[in-house]
Amino acid sequence: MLLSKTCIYGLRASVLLAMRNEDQYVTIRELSDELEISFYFLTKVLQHMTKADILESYKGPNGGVRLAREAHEIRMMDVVKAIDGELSFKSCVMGQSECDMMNPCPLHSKWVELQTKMTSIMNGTTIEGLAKEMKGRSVKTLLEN
Amino acid sequence: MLLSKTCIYGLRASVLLAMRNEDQYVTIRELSDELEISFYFLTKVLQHMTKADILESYKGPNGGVRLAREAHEIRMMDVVKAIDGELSFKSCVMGQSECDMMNPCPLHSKWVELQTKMTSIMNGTTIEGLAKEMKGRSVKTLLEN
DNA sequence: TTAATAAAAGACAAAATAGTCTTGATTCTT
DNA sequence: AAGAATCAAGACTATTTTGTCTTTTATTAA
Ligand code: SF4
Ligand code: SF4
Repeated sequence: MLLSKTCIYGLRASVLLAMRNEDQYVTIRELSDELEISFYFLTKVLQHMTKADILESYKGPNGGVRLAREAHEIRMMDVVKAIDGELSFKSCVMGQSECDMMNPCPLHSKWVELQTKMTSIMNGTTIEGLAKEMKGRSVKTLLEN
Repeated sequence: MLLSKTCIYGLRASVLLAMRNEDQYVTIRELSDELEISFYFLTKVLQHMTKADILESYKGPNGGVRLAREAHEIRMMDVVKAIDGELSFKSCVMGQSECDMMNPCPLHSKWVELQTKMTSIMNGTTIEGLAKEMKGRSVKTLLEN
């Protein structure tokens, strides 16, 4: 599995926010209901995204969360980095941490290809892009389960 | 992380066995010492591989494990399937289980590309291939850590 | 100013993964 | 036959990830 569940939840929530295309705050309860994710857990996930300036939050009545930037300015990569961390893409696809790059393992070049492909997908895909493709579908369809 | 640690340990052990290029059994203790993996844990991992007919084991003095087939007949994929299970490659790269394929999510086609690439790497790489490239290096280099 | 609303923060619980150890079953050597 | 070597199997522990709940803080509205 490439992305953690945390990460997938974050993506789905941001796509849902983008689909609404409103400036108003949406409560996390509303998001968790629609996505059928645990409210408590989603709250945690979105806190990361708020800290990473992908979302803005507001407390109190009529409060909630909303995208901090235009949906077309938020790349999938931004969400992934905000949640799984900067490192998750600098390190080996296999999850290894320290390797002697002067003497890489026999799989290195192939893994790098994979990594490159994945990176380019995530950089080339914006939340807006995902949201557009989702129009007319249930949001559950985005990385459901 | 794409592969579990279990899986990586299994790969490393089988490459080490292939590098020895002997017909004799090698004790798990020897393998775990050289790979610097917990002996107990490696034992578990290799048990899976023995059940999957990738390794043969023999008890008692001069016993141990050895490759059940020629190293060039064992694909990386065989090891991965034996340990992480058949399903780990039929399912979504994202780790999702059930999706409506008539109505896939916006990322599906791109994930499939990734999956295809990964599958072809694993099918196209044999234990012998890895072992040859490792000659003259420390086996620790294969997916070290 | 008080009560209600909603996120933030932190404590707690459950599940999945990784790792350790003990006992039992074979096989060899003497 | 006895004892040592070695894998098999299962119980047990530790860590990480995922999920739940409670308390605190900020904000609005009456
Ligand atoms: S050398 Fe191998 S283990 Fe190290 S980063 Fe490259 S692919 Fe990963
Ligand atoms: S539709 Fe999306 S979630 Fe489902 S298998 Fe394809 S990529 Fe994975």
